[in-house]
Formats: sequence, C-alpha cells, structure tokens
Amino acid sequence: MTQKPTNSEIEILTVLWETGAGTTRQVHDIIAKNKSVGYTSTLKTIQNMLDKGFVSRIPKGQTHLYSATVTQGEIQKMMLGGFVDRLFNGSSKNLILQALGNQTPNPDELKEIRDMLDQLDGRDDS
Amino acid sequence: MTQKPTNSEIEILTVLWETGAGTTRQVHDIIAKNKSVGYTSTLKTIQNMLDKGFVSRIPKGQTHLYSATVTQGEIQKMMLGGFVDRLFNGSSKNLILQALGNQTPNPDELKEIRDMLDQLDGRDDS
DNA sequence: TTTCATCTACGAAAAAAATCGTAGATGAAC
DNA sequence: GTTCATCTACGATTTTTTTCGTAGATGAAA
Repeated sequence: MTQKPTNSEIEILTVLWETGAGTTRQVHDIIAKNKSVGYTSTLKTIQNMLDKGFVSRIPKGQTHLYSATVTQGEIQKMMLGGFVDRLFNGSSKNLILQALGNQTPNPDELKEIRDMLDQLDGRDDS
Repeated sequence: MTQKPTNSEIEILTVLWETGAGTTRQVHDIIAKNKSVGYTSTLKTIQNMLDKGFVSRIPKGQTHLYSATVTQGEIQKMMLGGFVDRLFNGSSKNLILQALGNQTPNPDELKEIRDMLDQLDGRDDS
C-alpha cells in the first residue's frame, strides 16, 4: 500500500469507513446523493480500488460486499505529509495555525487539542 | 480567483513565494533540482498560470519576470477546507490532532500554537 | 419460459493535468 | 553575417483520473 488514493477513491473509502461495509449499490446510492454520477462509474472506481488493494470484498449472493483494507488514520497520515510539504513549507505548525484560523473548533475540541499539546511536551498543569 | 491550482502550479507558486519573482528559467532551475522535467514543461505551466490569473508578469529584456498574484495564505486557506472535508470529516480538530501526532512541532512552535488557542477562547494565563 | 430488474466485467471515451517538440525571434560571440 | 545559445509561443502528446456504454449472467415475477 504505497499508492495514494484519488479523490473519487477517497469518497468511496469515506463511505466504507462510515458504514463498515457495503455493496456497490449501497455505496453508490450514498455517493450519488452528493454528486451526479452513474452507477457504473462507482462500480469501476471500486474495482480499481480492489486492484490497488484499498478494499477487499466477499461474495454476497449475486453481488459483493466491500470493505476498506486501510484505516482512515492511515490515509490521513499518508496524505497529510505531502500536503504539509507542498503547501505549508513542511511545517505542521503552520498548518495548525491556519486550520485554527479558518474554522475554530468548539471549546471541547480546543481542550482536546490542549491536552494533546500538554501530552506532547510532558506538561501537567491541567 | 476561484480555481484551485494544480500540484505543478503549487510547486511554481512556492518558488515565487520564496524568491519574490523570477524568470521562467530561474523558476525552472529550482524546480528541476527536485524533479526531472523539461524547461518547456515549466514554461507551459507558468503560461497556464498566467491565463488562470495565478501569476502576473512584466517584460524583462527578452524574457519575462513572473510574480505570484496570490499569497501563500490565500492558497493555504483555499486548499485546506476541501482537504479537511474530504479526509477529516470536516473537523479541523481531527486534522490538528493527526498533524501533531505525525510530526511534533518544537517547543517554541508548541508555544505559538498554545498562544493561538488562548487567543481563540479568550483565555489569559500567559 | 419469457420478461424485467439488477448485478458484474471490461473496454473505451471524456476530462484533467503534465510533458514535450518544434518553430521562430533575438541578441551575443566570432 | 553566420553561428550559437536562449527565450517565447503554441499545438500536440502522454499520463492520470473520471465517467460511462454495452454485453452477459442471474434470479424473481408474471
């Protein structure tokens, strides 16, 4: 698993991460709520993903049940590095400051972030 | 400026952000250090960027001097939203936690992030 | 058993992005 | 003034990604 998923593939992975598993039909119906695309397009993309190893499948009657073979965290990690390098001069800090500026998390989330920071530099003044 | 730059275009913008301005030759020589690509490819990409409005140029002898018409911050903002939506369920918090996990900023940077957090929720215990 | 809906497989077309080849202009070196 | 290096313009090709059309299989309904 060295390859990065394309945008369409990520859309499908997102559905599978949320639902656990699904047939092409089930995945497609969810995708098609947000964008206009034919069933066979979704099918083809899933088949490509099978070739690339992003999903596995088991036969289920006359169809297949697909699940992701990669976790969302793995893909996030895989994509984040390049993204930070390409757009934020490789600095996570820059990314984080920009992210905080764009869309401020709510207080609970801010606390989570603070806790993470505390944990990272071994601080303990909760 | 509604369109998003492609990856190749971002590479070129990055050079221009760092150098302030440059000729195709100058930009290309920097790009070519990191990847194998012909001069005319870089030229063509810059010309596309001129059409899209990402750069402007002024004649300089027999060549042109290009500068970015968009700031790095603008592009970061433009790209970050979609990235968070696509990969982090639209949650900046999730992005930030993953970013901190991947590559921990140094203490000074951590302080910057903390300051930003304090500022965001009006805290004042510096 | 004919019809109909639904599925898969697979190639091909379309769209988007990246790369490059060639032609022509210009100026410097000789 | 011929040669050489360098630049731009621009179309065309290649590669990647996305979309879709068609053919064939299968099972349920009539």
